[in-house]
Amino acid sequence: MGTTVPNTSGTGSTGRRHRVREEALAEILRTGRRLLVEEGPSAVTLRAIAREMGMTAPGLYRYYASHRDLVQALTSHLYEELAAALTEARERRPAAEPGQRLREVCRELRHWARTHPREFGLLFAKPVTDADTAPGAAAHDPSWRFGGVLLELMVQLWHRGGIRPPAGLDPAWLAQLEEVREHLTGEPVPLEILYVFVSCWARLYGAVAVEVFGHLDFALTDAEPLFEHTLHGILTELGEPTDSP
Amino acid sequence: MGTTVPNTSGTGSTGRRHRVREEALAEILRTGRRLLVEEGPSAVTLRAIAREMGMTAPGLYRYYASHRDLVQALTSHLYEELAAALTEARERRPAAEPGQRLREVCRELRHWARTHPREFGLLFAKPVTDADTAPGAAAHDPSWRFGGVLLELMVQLWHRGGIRPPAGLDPAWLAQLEEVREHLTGEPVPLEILYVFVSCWARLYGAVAVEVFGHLDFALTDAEPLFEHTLHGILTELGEPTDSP
DNA sequence: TTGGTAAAGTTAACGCCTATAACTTTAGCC
DNA sequence: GGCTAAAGTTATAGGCGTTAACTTTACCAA
Repeated sequence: MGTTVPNTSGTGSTGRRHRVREEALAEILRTGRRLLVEEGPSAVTLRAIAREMGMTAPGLYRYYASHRDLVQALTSHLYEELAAALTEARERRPAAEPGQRLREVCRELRHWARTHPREFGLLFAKPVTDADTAPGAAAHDPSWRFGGVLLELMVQLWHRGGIRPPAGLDPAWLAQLEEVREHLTGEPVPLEILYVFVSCWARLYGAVAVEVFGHLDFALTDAEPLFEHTLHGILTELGEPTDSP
Repeated sequence: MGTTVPNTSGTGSTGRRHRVREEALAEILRTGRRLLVEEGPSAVTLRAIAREMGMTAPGLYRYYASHRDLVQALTSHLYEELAAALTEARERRPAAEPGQRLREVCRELRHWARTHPREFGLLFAKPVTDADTAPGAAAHDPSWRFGGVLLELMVQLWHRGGIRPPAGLDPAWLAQLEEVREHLTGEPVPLEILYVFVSCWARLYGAVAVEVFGHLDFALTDAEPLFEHTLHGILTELGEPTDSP
């Protein structure tokens, strides 16, 4: 390989070099996001980003190998931000019981989606993911930092014994879940919990996506009642007592 | 205006002219769809369609005013196709009770989505719909030909008295629903039915979208158990007795 | 039958985009 | 202070939507 390896550690001037590069990377993502938010996903182009940064498009290839890679980096960043928001919501009332905390986390998901519709669209409206999400290649995936927040709380609910998963689960499904069990959390989650987790996630996703993607614009100007109704259903499915929908 | 108005009716040679034009319009959509299915949404370009048809891109402007219009026409066409598939599923067993027919329709929705993932993505993964879906501008919209199929069956279920909508509905939501009530079906649907309709649609959408968009690839290779579980939950919410999930 | 006319389709061009190649400048390191 | 690699440049190729100006085609009416 090359004779000189970049001095990534240390405080020398290479450290500065490294820092400048990191700052450039951050500015690219910052600019890309601003374009996404202000003008939509189709405005996130290499040329536009470079233009905003006062440079030319080919220069960006020093930082990302392709436009696709850049958008993917932006996507990962947004997943982490969402995960942080959910975590923050979970920690809002640390003493509360898991059901209450889960409720807060779900509400935060909706809130984040509503206040960041373009970002939510980028993350969750992916038309047929063309590749590379093979079963088992989970948790490392940044897209599961946020899913873990939900799962953890469900595990806690399970510890309290509240969850009564339905009997007679499909054996084929259980076999599939087993395969990814330990990828998601440290401790051995019972398969039934993963079952309700996936089910509840689909339900939560449906309620939020349907609202944010505008599928209900024909009927509703405020989808909060729908969401609370859904949330009530989810918590009921988790064996959690809730107030009226 | 012009002195000669195209002879749209009649069997004269203008009728032939008209027929040729219709055929061209159909071929454009056919070609666009083939590109969508085989190479994804980004491949549906004016130039590619024209190329496949043995002509040049500007010629297409004789048929559609813009690329956006063309894609929108394709979208409408797909909505109608989906509506036809759901209707066909509904009529599969005309004598069955509404609950069974609704189940068939839901399964057909999933089946269509799985066998036409690119089309489903085009219809339902729309990132923030940039405009023009104002509340009340419903039923004429082709996107509600298929929703009507679901709603009609729910109305029938209501006639049988099976649906027990939750009490204490949010008044704000009821007021919103009232506004679109008669747009959707001929008869006066009680608002509570619209309530459960929207709720069930969100749930159904979540289950199907989560599967087709690949959000479950990390965990599942076969999402059918999840779907049947969801379907069970939906029918239960509609007060319909079902077999085990 | 023949001319007028409007539709259908063409080429040429503009400005946007991703991406590559070849070049210049800059800045760290020995 | 010179070597070297990174950062950023211009130039270029090819694809895209879209418009303008042109040619061809086919209908219809005098």
